[in-house]
Amino acid sequence: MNHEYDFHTIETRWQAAWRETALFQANPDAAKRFYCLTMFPYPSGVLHMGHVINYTLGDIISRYYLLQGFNLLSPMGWDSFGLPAENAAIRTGTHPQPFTEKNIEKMTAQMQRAGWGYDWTREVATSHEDYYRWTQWLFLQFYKNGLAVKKTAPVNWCAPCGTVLANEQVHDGKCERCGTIVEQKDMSQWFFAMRRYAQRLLDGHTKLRGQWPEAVLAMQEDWIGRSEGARIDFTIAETGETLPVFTTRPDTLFGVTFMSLAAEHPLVETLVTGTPHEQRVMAVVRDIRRQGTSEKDIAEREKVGVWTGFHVINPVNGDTVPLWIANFALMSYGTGAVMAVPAHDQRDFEFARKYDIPIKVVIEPSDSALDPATMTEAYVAPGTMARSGPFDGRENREAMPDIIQWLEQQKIGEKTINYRLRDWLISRQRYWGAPIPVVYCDACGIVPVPETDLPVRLPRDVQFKEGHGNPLASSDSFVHCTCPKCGGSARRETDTMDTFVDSSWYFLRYCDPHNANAPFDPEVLKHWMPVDQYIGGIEHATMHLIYARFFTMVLHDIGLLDFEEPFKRLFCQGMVCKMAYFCETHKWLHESDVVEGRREGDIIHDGTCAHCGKPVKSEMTKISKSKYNVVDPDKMFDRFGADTVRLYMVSDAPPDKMQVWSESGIHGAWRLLTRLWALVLNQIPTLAALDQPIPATLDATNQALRRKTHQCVMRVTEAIEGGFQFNTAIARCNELLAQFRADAEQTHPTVRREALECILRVLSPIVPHFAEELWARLGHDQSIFRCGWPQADADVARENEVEMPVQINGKIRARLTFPTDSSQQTVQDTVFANPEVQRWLQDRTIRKVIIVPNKLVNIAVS
RNA sequence: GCCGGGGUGGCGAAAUUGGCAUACGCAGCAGACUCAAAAUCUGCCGAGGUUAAACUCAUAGGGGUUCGAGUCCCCUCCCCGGUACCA
Repeated sequence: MNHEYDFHTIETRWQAAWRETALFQANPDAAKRFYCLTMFPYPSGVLHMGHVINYTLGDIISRYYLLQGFNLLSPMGWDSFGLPAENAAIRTGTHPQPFTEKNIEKMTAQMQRAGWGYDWTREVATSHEDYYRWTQWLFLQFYKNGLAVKKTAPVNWCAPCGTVLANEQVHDGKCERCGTIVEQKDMSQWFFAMRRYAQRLLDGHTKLRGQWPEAVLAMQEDWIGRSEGARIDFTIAETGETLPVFTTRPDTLFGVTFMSLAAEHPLVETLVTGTPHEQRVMAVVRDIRRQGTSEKDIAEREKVGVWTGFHVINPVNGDTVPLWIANFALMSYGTGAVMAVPAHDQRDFEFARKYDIPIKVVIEPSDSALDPATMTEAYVAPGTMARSGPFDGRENREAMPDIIQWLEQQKIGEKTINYRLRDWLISRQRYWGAPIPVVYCDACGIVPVPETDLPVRLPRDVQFKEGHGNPLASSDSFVHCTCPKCGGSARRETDTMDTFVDSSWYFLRYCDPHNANAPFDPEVLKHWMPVDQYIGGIEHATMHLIYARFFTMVLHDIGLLDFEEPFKRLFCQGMVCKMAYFCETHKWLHESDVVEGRREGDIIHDGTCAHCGKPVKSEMTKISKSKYNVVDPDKMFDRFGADTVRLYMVSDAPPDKMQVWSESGIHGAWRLLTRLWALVLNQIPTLAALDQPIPATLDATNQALRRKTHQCVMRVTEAIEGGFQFNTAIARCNELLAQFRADAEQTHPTVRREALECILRVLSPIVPHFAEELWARLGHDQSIFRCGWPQADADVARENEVEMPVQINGKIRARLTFPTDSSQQTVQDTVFANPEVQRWLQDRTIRKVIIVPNKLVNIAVS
């Protein structure tokens, strides 16, 4: 038998064995189930380190619950619609379909190689007809229930991507995919009415709190952006039209001195057209609408506006104040009109100062009076209401509910809750996505495709060419169709759905992947859903994770699901980082282009650029091609094997933190495996036979090793159950190994076997091939994953002696050993009899003696 | 600015949630084996102090609660992530 740690042979052998014995095939009949889900990838064709950490964590959890006797569902699939395949098609003139299939094949092989166990019989790909027909079917259910609506709205347009984007896909005013600044365009597009679910999405957090990372919940809360306030109806003085505003500060209503309107507000054009103000106003409006929306633009932008020539009447006091257009008023929030109270709002204050608009103080601080002429900033703190009619003298925050009630009585406003969350824009002007299943008929208008006609297939007779827009629009066979309602000629919708629609229900399809009559059987879902553990990147906090929750709620409401939250527990892994080097002239440098530096481990200090000799800056940052600090998982599998890579991924730091990739780090993981390998093989001839029981009486050394073994099992179990603390689990194994090395020769062959087997069993989820191989060599003929998780015996694990430090005034002055659970009296007597302790107590008065059982003694003296 | 998470040796990090700070690993140092190197094994490894010990100091900084604080409370500083004309 080979004594080398030949990971290539070992890993291939066990991967084949798991496949043949269908280790990861889910069994829908068993009672105790565990659904472990990792975020399915876009099939780019290559695994990156982000996948490796994500799927390794998923696999460790999967195998752990498998060992704990759960009936496991661990599926994998492909988020296979999307831009990269289409862009590649444009570049090479080929169809995205074969390109995608080839990538799926490549990545499947890489995944097998990593040893991740999946039930491949449940594999799904969102670009397959038997998947996207159900994406389309679900769209129709949304449509039927009034939740898929077509409307004209200002949308985010990304020119290089040639498509519109959802609000969630615009980060800092830029396209999430390509980084280009997006433009605002008015277009008629399909939306899912997510805004209606804003409160539900927020309420659901109660169930998730403690089970999801706080950061994700906080990001979603910010994104949903609930704010409480009032709608108040102003009137346009010249026309009598009603102009509602939303405000969170109805207590400042008596301080309104002007009104700000968004440049996109529909009233703007209707009011000013044909008036002497038209040209002047529209010039400013056009100007404002051209302004960017990135963080930098906004920060540097000055407050600008223009008077419309009109006025509004404040309903509470009849004041007539000017109606302005201001660049800080947003059409997409509230009503697009803002009542301006310069005395108590910083933006309004700056605007009023700039355009010389009066300032009226209605909230007075308790210590001093405010003078509008000398104020340098808005007063936003609490205070006493003034010049506010019936509310004079009231504390503003305390009066708020009464003010709103009063507005309601006067019928000029009402309590309102406003949300920042917008409806989800799902139309994409791209080919490689699920076609939106509707047709446009001149006679009947928008007509949904009948469910029996699904799928609406992507046509193959299309050309992929740069700058030709959506290839679907140029496919005659696709566009021309007959109206399902009247049979007349009609036009098919050529927009496809955002790929986030595909990924909003894939976890449901996994439960019933071959269903040809429905997206899934609700009865089957009752067994598997909701997902017990979801693992993925935090970058999806306000995208995928909010969409999937929304989808699940809608499907619940239309009677397809009996739960509202899809993911019980969520874990977000940290980024995998590595040092990257930057030269001012030559930008990001490959490590080999950094010269003359001082090398410390993997890090080069004070290096210079090989091209120009300038000093190089270093930065610990996410692994990426553009920064030349990539690590190729395949190369690592070649050099060290999958088990070493897996072990390294979790051995150094808690996995929700940033993971630093370093050569010396992976070397450490490699060392643990090779040393353990050699140790076990050397021990095999000295171990007891498999069925030999541990003797009833053992000497102290044997008891100590058994104690350590059982403590190891207990603490590893706690570390995993306590939340992905694999780094401490591995530390416990190292401790047991150290003791084993020290005492092995004096221990009983059965005790020795128990110790080594326990280490292999608790490590097996992390290094599965390695553990299987040694398990087999230890004489077992059944897979280690079919033998269950080791059970720790609390009696064996129990320490029979404890060393207790004795503190005098909190400082340790002695250490005494006691039998575990000694009585307080015994401890106290022994401590006071101790000469070392007595020395410290001489000439002092004892004020208090604290004895914490099995922990420590503290004597307070004066 | 606001929200969330952090700050512990040269480095990655532990600390049973108020009870022995620095487990485990990496790097380093010394020794063993070797002709030599690698690998492996053994030991040391927070700072000051001392021949050695005693002892003192130390969990970003300052204050507080407590017999006892890395952990709880208040203030300040710094780092990371998210977000932002949101009325």
